[in-house]
Amino acid sequence: MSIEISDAEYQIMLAIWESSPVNAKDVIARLDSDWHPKTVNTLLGRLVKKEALAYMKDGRSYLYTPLIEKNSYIKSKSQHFLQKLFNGKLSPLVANFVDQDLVEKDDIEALKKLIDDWESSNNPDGAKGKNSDTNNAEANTNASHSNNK
Amino acid sequence: MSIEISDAEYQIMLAIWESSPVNAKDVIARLDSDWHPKTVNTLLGRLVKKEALAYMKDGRSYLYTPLIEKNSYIKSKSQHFLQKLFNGKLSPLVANFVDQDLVEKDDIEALKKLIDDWESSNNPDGAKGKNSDTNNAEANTNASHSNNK
DNA sequence: ATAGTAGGATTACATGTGTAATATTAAATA
DNA sequence: TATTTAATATTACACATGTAATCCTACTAT
Repeated sequence: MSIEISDAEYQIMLAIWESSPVNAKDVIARLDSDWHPKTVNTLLGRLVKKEALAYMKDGRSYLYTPLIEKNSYIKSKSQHFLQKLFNGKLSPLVANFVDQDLVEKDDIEALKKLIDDWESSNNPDGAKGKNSDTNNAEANTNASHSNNK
Repeated sequence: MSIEISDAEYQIMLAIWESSPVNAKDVIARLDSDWHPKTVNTLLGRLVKKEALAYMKDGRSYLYTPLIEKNSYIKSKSQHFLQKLFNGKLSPLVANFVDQDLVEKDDIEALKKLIDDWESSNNPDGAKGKNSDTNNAEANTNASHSNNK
């Protein structure tokens, strides 16, 4: 259904999402220069053909504009990924990361906030459950953790 | 550098991870039958060539055994995915799912528990318990028929 | 005006992937 | 034993992908 964007193409899209419209030269400049210009050119062409990018003439070159939003793309990808590897369930994925020590203090804080938000919107009647205090309890502890990867 | 397993191949791996060693016939049986046997055959061959599977003769046919663990594979995939789409940060991904209403009550409960666990092991001040490891990812496990012998 | 050049268009080419069909062979059966 | 057949091995084939090289043409500098 949705447009399929390969890994290499995705890098190009990222450069274009940064700001657009943008011409090939600038896209190349944004890409940390391990990209051969000809390769970028090919990829731009493919993205246009796939209708992931629109392009319009600008003097001797073209200006490219994304036809798909970064957010929608990421959302759809995330969903597919979670479906494929975790049967659509979020918590096993998170468990996985915790297990690998890939979670940092600020992730935890952000997660708490997300949980809180979720509970407020899915449980508007006030019954907030045990999370309400957890939220404040750890308010701002300075991180002193050591995460090595 | 890890072995690359395609989407179709992954489905085969799932069937084999269910229990092994297993012969082609049983793998086919486990796959919800939209798979042509010949296709499965090809994929098994490719997986053997990639050294994702070992095989040993068993009478007229072969028995296949995974050479890579489901958990390791999932972990490595998850990491790549998160790196590519979310710069390695977990919370934006979760935010994404919350945003899409793809999070359910039990996810929230699981998340809370994970947070607790993380805090116990990374922030011993608040000493709750102190188990170091979280549980593993338990993903796609949808058994259908089982022909065991 | 001519030649060099910046840029896009076209072509290339070796894998990888999905999806099988065909060929071969060893085992089961008549 | 001769034949059918279940299983594997080999071959096929179009499209995707990474990675460019070459071709063509309008523009620029002499």
